[in-house]
Amino acid sequence: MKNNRQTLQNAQLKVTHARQVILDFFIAEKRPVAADEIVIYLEKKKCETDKATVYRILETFCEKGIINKMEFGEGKFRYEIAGTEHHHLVCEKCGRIEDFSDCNIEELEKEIARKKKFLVKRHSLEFYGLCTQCQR
Amino acid sequence: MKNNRQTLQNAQLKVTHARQVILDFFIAEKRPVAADEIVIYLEKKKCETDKATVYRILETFCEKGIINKMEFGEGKFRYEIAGTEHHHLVCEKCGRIEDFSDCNIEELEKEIARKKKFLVKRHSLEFYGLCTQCQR
DNA sequence: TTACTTGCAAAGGCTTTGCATCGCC
DNA sequence: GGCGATGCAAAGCCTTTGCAAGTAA
Repeated sequence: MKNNRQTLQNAQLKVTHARQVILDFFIAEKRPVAADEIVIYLEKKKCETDKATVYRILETFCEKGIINKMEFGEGKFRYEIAGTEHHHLVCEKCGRIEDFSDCNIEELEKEIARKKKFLVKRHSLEFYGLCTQCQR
Repeated sequence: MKNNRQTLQNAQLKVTHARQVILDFFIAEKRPVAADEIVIYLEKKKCETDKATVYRILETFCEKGIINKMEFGEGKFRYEIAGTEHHHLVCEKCGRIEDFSDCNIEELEKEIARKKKFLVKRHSLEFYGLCTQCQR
């Protein structure tokens, strides 16, 4: 929690209860969470917060690079703590999302810069299929 | 247009005016289009169609594998004619979407199967950055 | 104090659904 | 004729916005 305070201060953000609890949640979960999950978590933690505020905090955290915004074809966004860049394996049956590192597509990015003169800033790579459980 | 009729019939779909015009549009555009673009196009073509119908046609086309559904962080879906699998370069400034083939990540998929025992069925790979125009 | 943050209510954008009617095969 | 497709209206989600009140620094 002390650590969270520091993180927020470093980002030049005022330390509020909601922000601290949400940051806690992201650090604990280490997975892409949706806005409604956060609202529910806040309720559990007796830190009820309006969803408008949650969305505003999410936006702020994104701007400060504390979290990343992403989507998995669900028609809504998910957010994950930044820092450990990786990709995701999305199970099409149960919705479980696993992490996967080492994508190693720098080569591809160079090729794109060369062939298309497109300046790549970031990429998004998701694999869809069946997780171990759901293959049975 | 004759060709479209055949495509629809092969998919066991009734040949309606809206379906033909929408299929035309996908074939002509060869790019990911959003639902509202389709509604506007249909108006232009004097084939005004309710958006509910457009969404239902899009869903049907997806189920039949005629088009693919995808997203680019816009908070809405886009759809593209199936067949020529490729990835996209999304300009963060002007929103332009270019194609890019040859992603060559079969190796990565094998690695995922081995390491994670996850059965990869498809993947989604998008690059975000600046297109040639917007780099100036 | 003062600028930033929040709550509440409302609206906005995209997408889906129910139901009666229409039209392709 | 029958089943599937469409139009219309409404609702459902997710997300954003305006404004007044609250609060961290």
